[in-house]
Order: sequence, then structure tokens, then C-alpha cells
Amino acid sequence: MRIKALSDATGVEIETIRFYEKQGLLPAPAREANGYREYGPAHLERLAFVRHCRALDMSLADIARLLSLVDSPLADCTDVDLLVDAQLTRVRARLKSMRALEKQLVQLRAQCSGKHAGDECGILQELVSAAHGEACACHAER
Amino acid sequence: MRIKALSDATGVEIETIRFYEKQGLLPAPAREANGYREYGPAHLERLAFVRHCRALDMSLADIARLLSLVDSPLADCTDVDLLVDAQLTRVRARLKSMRALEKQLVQLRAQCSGKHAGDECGILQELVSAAHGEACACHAER
DNA sequence: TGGAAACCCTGGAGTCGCTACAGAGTAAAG
DNA sequence: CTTTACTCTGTAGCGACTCCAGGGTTTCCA
Repeated sequence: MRIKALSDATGVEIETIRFYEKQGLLPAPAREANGYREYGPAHLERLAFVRHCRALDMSLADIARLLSLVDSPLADCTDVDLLVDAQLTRVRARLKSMRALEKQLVQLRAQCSGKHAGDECGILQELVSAAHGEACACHAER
Repeated sequence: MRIKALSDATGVEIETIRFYEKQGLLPAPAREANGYREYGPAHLERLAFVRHCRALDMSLADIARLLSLVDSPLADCTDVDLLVDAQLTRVRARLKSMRALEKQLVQLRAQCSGKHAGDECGILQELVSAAHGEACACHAER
């Protein structure tokens, strides 16, 4: 299996595959006589694992840690638990701030519905008003 | 007003202020005889505007566009509207995927509650199983 | 058989929005 | 007068890719 085949099989771009190898997330495969990388099913599995974790928005460092745990199945999985918990906490924190963000944008857009006239745009005025220290939900929140 | 005063007044780090200047988001201020930057209230206002937009997670490129609109108040604000709309759409898309993400992480964590025994960790098995093309909510979604 | 298209390689630079130096000079406080 | 706090420029680093240049190889089709 050459790199393009692996790419097609996983939906991971070729450049990204080589990048993962450089980062140590994917073991360096054997090479053909011409220097082309030669992948086996183990690489496919590993790459799918990495992408699955990335889909869960884990960092490459966290994934590397998980992979070492996968490779040493004798260790107990307390660390795995902690890692997933920490990830969940991070995601929830971001979720919370994203929700606040959405609310602010909705409010902002409401400032300008309809009257698209000159320098009286409610949105721009709202954005500029922050500079004058006037009441502003966004700034209060941070 | 020197850079530290501006930093304290806005909560924006000094390095970031210089970075914004280099990026053209903040006009280059006058200099004192010793070369120190000398800011006025207009800079304070502009910087607050930038930070307000950044709090709304807008890109620096979008903010630059908004600033040029602020500077030419004769143009109508259709562009502002579009920009805010696009930002809202982006935020909502990310919100949606983050919610799916949270759900998956919760499910994943449930695989391993209690039995922290050896290589039978439900979380790792669940993560690895994706590689075998088994049923997996994450992959189906993307 | 020839030549075009598709594939592969390495190494390095670019992206975004900062952040953190190094190494120098200037100013304010005690 | 010394120490501390501030300021300057310029460059490098982060994370997770993405893209490019400039080469070599393979495969396909006429």
C-alpha cells in the first residue's frame, strides 16, 4: 500500500500522513527499492485511531500519550480516563464561551436590520461604543 | 500615553499592541524624542474596537475590513451586515460540531467507569475499533 | 515506443494570532 | 548612583497542518 492508497482509504491528506510520521504519531514504514513508503494494515489502523482522536479535538501530544498506552496494554487505564475527562472539560469550557459568543453576535446583528444608511449603522456604532467604555455585555463577561 | 499605559488601560499585552501595529490594525503612533511610542485617545478607541471584535472571534483580516468601513462612514453598511452574518454562521457551525463532540466524549467516558483493569479498557477499545471500520458515531458524522 | 499524466520524494516556507525571547537603550524611584 | 522599571528592534516559537519547489518514478494510452 503506497501513500496515496492510505490517503484514499482514510481520507487523510498525503502531506498530513508524512507530517504525522515526522511527529512520531505514525511509525516510519518500510520503503520500496525506489524509496516509496510501503504501508500495511497496522498503519491504516493507527492512522484511523489518530484521526478519530483528532475528531475528538485532542491534541497531538495527547494522542501520542494514548498511543503509548495502547502499545502497553498492561498498564491500567486511569490515565486514559483522566485524559478523556480533561478533554471533556476543555470542550465544555469552549462550548460555554461559544454560546455567549453566538448570543452577542445575534444581538449585534439585530442592531442593523433594515436601515442600511450611511454612517448610522447600528453595528458599527455598537462596536465602536465599546471603546468609550459604555455598557457592553462582551467586555463585562471577560 | 506610552505603551504600558495603553496596555494597562485596555488589558492588551504590550507585545500584542506592537503586533497589531505591524499588522496594520493600529496606526503607527508618533514617537517621543527617545523613540518611545506616544499614543492618544484615538489609539485607545481603536484598540478597544479591535479587542471587542476579537472577543467576537473575528479574524484580524475581518477586523481590518471593518476598520476600513469605520473610517469611511459614507459607504453603506451592507458589508458590515454580511461580515457579521458570516461570523455568526461560522460560530454556529462550530457550536454544532462542538456539541456533537461533547456527546461523543461523554459516551466514551462511560465506556470505562469503574473497571480500570489492564488491556480491557473500554475507552481504548472504542477508540481502536474505529480503525476496524466498526460502527462509530464520530466517523459517520464526518 | 514515446510521451504525458499521475504519482512519489525531501526540505523548507507559509498560515493564524499571538507569545517569548535576546540584547540593547532610557527613565523613574529611592 | 544604583536599582528597577520601562522601552526599543528583530527574530523565533507554538499547533496542526498546508503548500510549494525541484527533483525522480511509474503507469497509461495512443
